[in-house]
Amino acid sequence: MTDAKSKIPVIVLTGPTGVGKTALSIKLAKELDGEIISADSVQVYRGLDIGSAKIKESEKEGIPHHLIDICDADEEFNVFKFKTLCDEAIKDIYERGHYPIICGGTGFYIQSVLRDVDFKADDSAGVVRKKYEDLYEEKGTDYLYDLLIQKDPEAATYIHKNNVKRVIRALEYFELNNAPISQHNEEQRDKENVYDSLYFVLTDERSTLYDNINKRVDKMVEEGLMDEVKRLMAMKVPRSATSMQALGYKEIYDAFLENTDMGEAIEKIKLNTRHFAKRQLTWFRREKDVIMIDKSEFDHDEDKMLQFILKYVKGY
RNA sequence: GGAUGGAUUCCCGAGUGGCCAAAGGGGACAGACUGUAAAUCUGCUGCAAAUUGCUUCGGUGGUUCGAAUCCACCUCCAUCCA
Repeated sequence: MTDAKSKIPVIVLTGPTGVGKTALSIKLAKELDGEIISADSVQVYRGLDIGSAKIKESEKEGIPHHLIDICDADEEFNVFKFKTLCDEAIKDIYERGHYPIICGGTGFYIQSVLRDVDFKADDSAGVVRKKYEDLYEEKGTDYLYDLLIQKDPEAATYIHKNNVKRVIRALEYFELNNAPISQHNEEQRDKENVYDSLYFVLTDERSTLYDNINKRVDKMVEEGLMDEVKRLMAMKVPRSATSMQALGYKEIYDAFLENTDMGEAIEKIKLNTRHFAKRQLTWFRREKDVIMIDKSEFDHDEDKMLQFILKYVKGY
């Protein structure tokens, strides 16, 4: 048992898209003299503002925000980069005497920090991955999966053969590190939390959540989502860029590209976003030691939720 | 008023006498996830129980050993003619 006092305290405030994490995070930061680190895989990109529901300068109310607008739309960002930058940010905030608050909906990113996942060798050039991607194009699913069975049979038992991206990653890992990813994952799994963290998940009734999502998408359209995508396209951000896989962007991008009905594209954004929220919920339900905050049980009163959170924080 | 086409499980949509609780898709729901994660992938979807039983394909009534599939009438919808 490690002494909790020796670890840096961190608060995580997350939940599915559109629950209202941002508003609550500001209140919390004010209360604790904290600073916010965004754990959002899309808000890291400059120029993706409306579609990512990025917090506006006026909404920050003076609270410093980190890891927002840190790369260009045609750059690649990933967990490994996030984990590195987030650790730095936490340390920096803490040393300056403030409370680090991680707020955002990318569960995978949060996990990488809390469990201190070691992502091993760097492959910035991406040549190995490219090689397997080409191989997939050429030979197909079965061929790639057979390759995995040969190199890392253990991984093949839990990676579905249709999940090409994960099959490729496992193959890539094997080639880069000369060891099976299954073994690496096992080693990482039970690592101890390096931070003294409190993990809060904001939720609401499913129907309310879905309702909010639909409304929010309509609002994004009103605020100029189409123009934002047009601007990105004019800047020659390729459709294949990681940033363009984001909800709201890919659908509009395609509609422009293929000249299809914009109304349909908007409906598709709503649907895909609802699906996404559902997946987030699945993820958070599975995470260990999370404290659920169901808004419907707090009369949707933010101050009540804030008090609830502060009760846990007092222990420090 | 007449002619024709149609009505299928939450939705769309196949099925034209037994192999049909009924293809396929969508949605809903559930799940996986350790360098693309707002990504990628999987499962499940009439009801109840041990390989079984029960209720279902607009309604009613028939034909048949047996019907979502055939016949009659009825209701509603679509298109066309008046």
